[in-house]
Amino acid sequence: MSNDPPRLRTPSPLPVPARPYHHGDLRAALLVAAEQELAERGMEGFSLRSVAKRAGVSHAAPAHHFGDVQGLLTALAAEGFREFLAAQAAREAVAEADPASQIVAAGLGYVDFAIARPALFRLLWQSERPDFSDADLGQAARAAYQHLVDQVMATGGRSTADEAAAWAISHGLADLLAAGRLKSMGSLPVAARDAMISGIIRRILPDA
Amino acid sequence: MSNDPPRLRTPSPLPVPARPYHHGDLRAALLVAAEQELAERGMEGFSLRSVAKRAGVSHAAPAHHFGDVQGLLTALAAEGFREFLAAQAAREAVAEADPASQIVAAGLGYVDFAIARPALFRLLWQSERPDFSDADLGQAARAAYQHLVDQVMATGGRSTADEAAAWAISHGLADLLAAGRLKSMGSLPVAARDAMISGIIRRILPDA
DNA sequence: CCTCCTATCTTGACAGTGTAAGGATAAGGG
DNA sequence: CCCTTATCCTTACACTGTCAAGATAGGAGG
Repeated sequence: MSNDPPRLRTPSPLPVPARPYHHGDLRAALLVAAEQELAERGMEGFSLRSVAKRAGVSHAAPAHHFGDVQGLLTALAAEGFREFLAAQAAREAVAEADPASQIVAAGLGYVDFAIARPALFRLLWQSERPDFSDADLGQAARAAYQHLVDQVMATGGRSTADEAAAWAISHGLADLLAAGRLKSMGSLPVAARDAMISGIIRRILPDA
Repeated sequence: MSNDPPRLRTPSPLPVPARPYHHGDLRAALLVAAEQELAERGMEGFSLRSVAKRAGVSHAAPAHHFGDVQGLLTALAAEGFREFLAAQAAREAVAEADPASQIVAAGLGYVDFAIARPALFRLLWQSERPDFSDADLGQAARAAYQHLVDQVMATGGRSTADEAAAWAISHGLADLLAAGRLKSMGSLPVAARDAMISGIIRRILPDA
């Protein structure tokens, strides 16, 4: 039982241990594992020990890189906000250059992100677990907000209402779609859904 | 140590035990305690044992009434949806009778509820813990949705887009305000805030 | 009044969780 | 070559949800 059956010698000169003591890039691996965990078990079933197991390390290994579970989720949220902005930028890059089209594109990106990664979306907007007073997370979140404000300004919006309206319509659509509500709209082909979202967002823009 | 120091006899003929073995209306008390727990510690810090302690019973007492923690949260969500609808009805009762005013009133009630009871609002819309296949909860949730559809119909809306737009704008405003985002708007006096919300919702209604 | 049945609540146990403390292991610089 | 540092593991503890078994009341029927 203690010796393996004889096998052809593997090319590797040393019997490389299954898991080297040092992971190499555990921090990044834990962030990936954490988002998987979040996607599969949801925010409420999230377990730090399970994340560690996913990454192939002991349950206490994350502590050194993130402190506690809040630290891990804070780092994940910061990264999430950056990718959230990237999703908007991707839509803006292929849209018309006029301010209205740009803000519609941002809204489409907003929704794209929520549908593609609903668990991460919820971590950003509906969770109380990340530490939003953290410097890195705060900066990432502020950048996302500032992007919205800039766009509303560019469309000619001046009031608090214009800003709130643009934000709320994108956010409401994204949240409802991410949660699987709005079934009649969520089951549409992507092109039709995009067109519908664009039309709705345009209703809300400040009158030209 | 085993006998108390002599005290004046209390007026009560029998030394009434601090906690009678049977609570009397534990089910209702647990629902109240659960919402308090939710409001104070958030969905992520929610603890069934803590709820039981709040109600003054042992940690396993809730099991008989709700089965497990999911059962408790399911019942709380069902009750929440009914009060959510009641918040909308309260606004509708004091609004003009025309369909547009009614749908605006419903939106104001939507936001009222989210601001007054943000933890409960999140349980309804962003949690995965309640069992939405439960009969009672499903009926309550469907009633809330049906109310919206009826209102959109009454305003002349026919398309999926009209329905989605009306829902999303109320939901987006409510969610952002409940989460404490939209600070510039959340810090407004109530009357001004209501006026702003009304104006935003009216932008989205199907053109008359 | 007495008995029994049922609903209600408690106690005790177990596996799983997050976190802290201390030890093991590698990597690199002196 | 040694020693420092970063990284990861093991162990332990308090807390959580759930289950099983027992204790307690209330009420229905004799």
